[in-house]
Amino acid sequence: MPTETFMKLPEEKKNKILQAAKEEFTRVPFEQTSIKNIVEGAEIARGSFYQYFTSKEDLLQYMMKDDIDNLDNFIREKLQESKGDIFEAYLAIYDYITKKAWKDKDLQFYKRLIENAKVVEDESSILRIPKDIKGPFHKEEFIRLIDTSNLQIQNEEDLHIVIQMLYLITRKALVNNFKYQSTEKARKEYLKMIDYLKNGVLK
Amino acid sequence: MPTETFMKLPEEKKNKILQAAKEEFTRVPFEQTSIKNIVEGAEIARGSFYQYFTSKEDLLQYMMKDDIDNLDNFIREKLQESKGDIFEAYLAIYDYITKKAWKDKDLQFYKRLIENAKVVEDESSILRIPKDIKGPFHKEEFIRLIDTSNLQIQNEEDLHIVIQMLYLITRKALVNNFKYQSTEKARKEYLKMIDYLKNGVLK
DNA sequence: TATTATATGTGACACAGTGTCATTTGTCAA
DNA sequence: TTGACAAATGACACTGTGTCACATATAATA
Repeated sequence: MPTETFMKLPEEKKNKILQAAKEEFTRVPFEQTSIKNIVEGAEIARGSFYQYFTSKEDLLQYMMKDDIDNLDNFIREKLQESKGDIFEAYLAIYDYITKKAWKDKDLQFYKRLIENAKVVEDESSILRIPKDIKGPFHKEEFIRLIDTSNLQIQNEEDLHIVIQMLYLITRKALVNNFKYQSTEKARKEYLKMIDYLKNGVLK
Repeated sequence: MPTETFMKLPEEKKNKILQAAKEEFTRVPFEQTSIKNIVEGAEIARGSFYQYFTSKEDLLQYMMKDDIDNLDNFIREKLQESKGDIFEAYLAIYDYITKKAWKDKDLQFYKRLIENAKVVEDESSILRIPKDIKGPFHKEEFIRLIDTSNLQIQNEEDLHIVIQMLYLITRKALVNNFKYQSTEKARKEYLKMIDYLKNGVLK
């Protein structure tokens, strides 16, 4: 999280920094971004950056915060609407993200965000995704909202495995969505993947 | 691939370079490794490195080549043995890799390799995994060996989706295998994931 | 053997980026 | 108007990069 100092900055200056950061995070994958480019773009002194943020990671996480919060609320709603249907909720999330990325004209930026959310979350990961946003549904709060009555799930352990699988295919589908020209193709494939997971590949 | 010059080097010198490289690639995730450390470890001049390899990526890919080739042969065998059962073959691959990593006492090194094999393979990926090793089974040769008669697969497209899903969960299971203390836990989870994919999560 | 190509090895060099810190500049209350 | 605290700054010491002119082998030729 940014420092108090950053928060107290005039809106205009904050925006200039955030804008420069967005440009840099859009330009190349996270590992290749540089603080140098951000401070030059924002026209602030190098030292100032460190007065506001502890690192690139810190800044990016802050920039993602609103989206994460909105997504959390969205998930909560959807799970209630669908009476705990996890597949339906995941599809809604997928649509929510793709639609939002499109609307905001920040396609490339969102593409990078999805890429940055590494599958390998461990201590060595460059971009340390905070626990509560590593994947939707890994939150205790949401897990309790899921209806498992018509699923082949015996215990909490099983549920986590299913969530993990859903997370993997959703992330993959999102990556493909940004990769393919056609939005339709990625969505069609995603639906197929969900179908396989629900009903199985075997005849 | 390395240059002719590197290939002609005395075995001893080559090994020293490869050994130093292995240490560096074991130490930290790929993005954080440095050529500096490798040349210092191998006691060669900085310029020499560039006489042998074009980049870190080049070197790492060369180091992986044997393993990839062995794996290819192993897959071919397994697919024939199992008469085209893709699930059985994938499980065999999983066991092959985990066993090999354990035997070679290169656990940490293999852990890094699996991490490096990004799910996001595109032009912006730092470690450009060559097409033929991006995931087992994506090769045409293998796809033809798969028996789809008792699978709910209508066309080539569907098969690719199933392969993609199997690849995702296998990679995840491998990551977990290196992450958890217990090898058993990761394998158990993997079996469960395969089971869900085969028979579905719905009751 | 001496001479000349050719291949290989080398480290200094110019760059790009990092995080820090002593110093300067700005702000506001007494 | 002074003093005290907050904020901004950029030079500094590092670490790392890829290149290139030059040094040193190795082999081929006269």
